[in-house]
Amino acid sequence: MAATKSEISLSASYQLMEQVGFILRRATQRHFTIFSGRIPDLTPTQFAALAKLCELRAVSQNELGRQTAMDAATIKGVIERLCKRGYVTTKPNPNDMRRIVVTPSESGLKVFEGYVGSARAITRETLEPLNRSEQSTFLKLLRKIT
Amino acid sequence: MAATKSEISLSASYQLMEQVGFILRRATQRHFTIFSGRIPDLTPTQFAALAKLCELRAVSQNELGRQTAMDAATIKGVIERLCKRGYVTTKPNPNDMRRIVVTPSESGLKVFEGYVGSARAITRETLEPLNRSEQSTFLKLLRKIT
DNA sequence: CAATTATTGTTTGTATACAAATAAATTTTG
DNA sequence: CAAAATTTATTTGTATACAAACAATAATTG
Repeated sequence: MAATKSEISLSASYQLMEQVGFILRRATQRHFTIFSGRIPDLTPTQFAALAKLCELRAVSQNELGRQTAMDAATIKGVIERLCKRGYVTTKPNPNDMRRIVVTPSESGLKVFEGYVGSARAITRETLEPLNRSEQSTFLKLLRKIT
Repeated sequence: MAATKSEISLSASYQLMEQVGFILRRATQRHFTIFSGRIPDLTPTQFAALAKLCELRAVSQNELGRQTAMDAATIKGVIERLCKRGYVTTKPNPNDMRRIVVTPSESGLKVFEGYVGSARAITRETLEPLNRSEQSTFLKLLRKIT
C-alpha cells in the first residue's frame, strides 16, 4: 500500500532536532558531563539539595524538596545518600511529629564551600558557547519557559 | 566559631535559580508534564526512538541510540519496552552477527503518525511563554550549548 | 593470516524522576 | 470538639541515564 499525501506530509518533515524536548535533553546531558568533570563525587541533584540546605540551615525534608524542585520520593533518596556520606543529619521535629528536620553537617558545609567555585565554573563552562549578551538572553528565555 | 569574610562571600550569593543546570532541569520537568498530558502512553524518550525509527525504517540498536542521544544501555531498555508493546520488531543482521536490526511495526508506524501532531503541539505549548522571535532565538541558543 | 583493536550488545549497579498508594500526624471545618 | 481534609514522609513500581565490565563478533594491521 502506497503512502497517501497526508501520511507523507505528517511524518516526513518531523525533525527530532527541532523539538525543544529533544534539544533540552541533549543540553542537560552536556551539562551533566561538565558537572561530573568538575564535581565528581556529587550529582547535580545532590549538590542542589546541599546548597539549598547550607543556605537554609534547617528545613523539613519535603520543604527542601520543594525548594529544589524534587518530589517527596526523590528528595527522600537524595537526603538518604547525603546522610550516608555524612554531609547531612536528620532529626524529628518535636513540634510536628510528621516532619524530619534536615541540617547540613560540618563536613557538608565544608564540602559545599569547597565546591561553590566549581559550581559557578560549571555554569560558566556550560554557557561558554554563547557570548555575554547571548548568555543573559538565553537564561532569561529559559527561565520564562520554566 | 564566626564565619570569616571569605566564607560569607563564597556561599552567601550562590543562587540555585541562577545556575543553568537547575533551570534546565525545571524546564525539562515542565516539558515532561506537557508531554505526558498530550501523549500519555509513551515517554519522550520512547517517542524519540519511535520517531527516528519511523524515519530510518531499519537500523541497528546502537545506531538508533546514537541518532537519539541514548547510550547502549539506555536504548536497550527503550527498545525492549517498545518491543513488548508491539511497536517495534527486532531481528539479527545476517551480515554482522553482532548487530540487531530494529524495525517499526505496522502498529508502531500508525501510533507514530497518530501522535506527530501532538508532538508538534508539545513543542508549541512548551515554547508558548515566548513570542515568535523569542522562540527562534531560544532554540538557536539552546542548540548552541548542546 | 594471526594478533590486536574496535564495535555491538548485555549486564550490573547507582542515581534521578514521577505516579500511586499508604500510614501517621496535623489542620481545618462543620 | 469530632469528622473531614491536608500534609508529611514512606514504599513500590516503572522509566530514563550513565559507568564499568563482559562476551561475541568484525575490522584492522603488522
